[in-house]
Amino acid sequence: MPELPEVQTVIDDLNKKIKGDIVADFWSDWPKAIKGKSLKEFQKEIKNRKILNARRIGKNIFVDLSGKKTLYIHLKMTGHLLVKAQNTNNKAQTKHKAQNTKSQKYDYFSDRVNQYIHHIWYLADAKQRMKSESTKSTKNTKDKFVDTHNFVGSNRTLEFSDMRKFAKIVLDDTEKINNLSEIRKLGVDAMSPQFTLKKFKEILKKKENKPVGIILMDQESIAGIGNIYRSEILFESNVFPQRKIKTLKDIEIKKIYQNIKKVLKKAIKLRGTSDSDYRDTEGKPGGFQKIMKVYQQAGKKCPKCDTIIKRMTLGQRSVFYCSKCQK
DNA sequence: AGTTGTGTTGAAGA
DNA sequence: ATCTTCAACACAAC
Repeated sequence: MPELPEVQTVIDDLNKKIKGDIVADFWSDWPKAIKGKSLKEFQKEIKNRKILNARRIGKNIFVDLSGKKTLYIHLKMTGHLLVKAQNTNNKAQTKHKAQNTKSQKYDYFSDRVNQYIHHIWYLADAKQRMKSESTKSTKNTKDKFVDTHNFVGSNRTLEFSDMRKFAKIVLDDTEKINNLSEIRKLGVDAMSPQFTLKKFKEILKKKENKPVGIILMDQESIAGIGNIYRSEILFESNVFPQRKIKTLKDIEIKKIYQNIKKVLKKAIKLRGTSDSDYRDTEGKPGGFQKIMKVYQQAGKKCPKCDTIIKRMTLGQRSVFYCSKCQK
C-alpha cells in the first residue's frame, strides 16, 4: 500500500532517473484509469513534453511537464511505477531473461507483483531524441514497419503496474491540476515543515469527538498517513486507536506528533513498506516491513511486553494494537 | 468452489 | 451537513 514514505521513494527515484526526459509515446490497455480525456487525447497531449520535476502532496504524485502541464497520478492500492532501461516491456522476453540469470543479479521486474503493466510512457532523453529526429528527417523506410512502441530513440520506459486497476491518471494544465477539488481539499502534508505541533493541535481541535485512529488516516486533515503507519504511530505513542481526541492529554498529542515524523522518516529511509504489492521503481521491495511492530502482526507477541497483538476494525479498516501498551 | 478480507478514495445512500 | 456503505478490481486464503 503506497502511503507517504512509498510515494516519497517514488518521487526521489523519478527525479533521479527520468527528469529531463521527453515523452515520446504512451500506451495503455486500461484507459479507464485516465480521467477527463480519451486515450487518444491523452497521447496527443503528452507527446513531446519534457519531464521537469516530480513532487507530491500526501500520497498524490505530480509530474510537471513542459508547456505548463502536469501529470497527476494516484497509485491507490496496488499501483507502482517502474523505470526500465531500453525496451524490456515484453513480458516473455523478461521472463526468459530471468530464467537465464538465476545465479546472477536478481531480476525484480519479473516478480509477479510487477507484471500487471497497464500503462507505459516511452521516454527518450533529450540528446537521444535529437539524434532520432535527424535520422528520421533524412529518410527511414524502416520506420513504417516499426511498431509505435519501438520508435527510434526510445531508451527508457516508465511503466505502471496496477493489479487491481484502481489507480488514477490525470493530465491537464498545472493550474487546473492544482485546483482539482480533491487536491485543494488535502490537509497539510505530514512531512512538510508546515506540519508543526501547533498545526497538529489546530487540526485536532476541529475533531474533538473522533477517534485519533481515524484522524491520522483522514487525508483532509493530514495528508500521507494510511493504514500501515497509523497503527505503527499509535503503537509507538502508547495510545489506543479508539481514543477520542478530547480525551488525549497534551503530552500524548505531543508524542503522537513526534512519532508521525519519526515513523515516516524511518520508513522513507528504508524505502517504504512492501507488505504486499508495493515496489520501488526498480521493482524492488522496501525494508520497513522487516521492522514493523504491530501492523499485520495480530496473534504475535508485542515487542515491548509480550502481550498478544490484536486487530480491530476502525473506520472500515483493520488497526493493530497492544492492549497493554496502548491506553 | 464459493466466500471473505484486503485498503484508497469517491460516490451514493441515509 | 455528516455519517455509513458500497463500488472500483484481482487475488490469496480460507
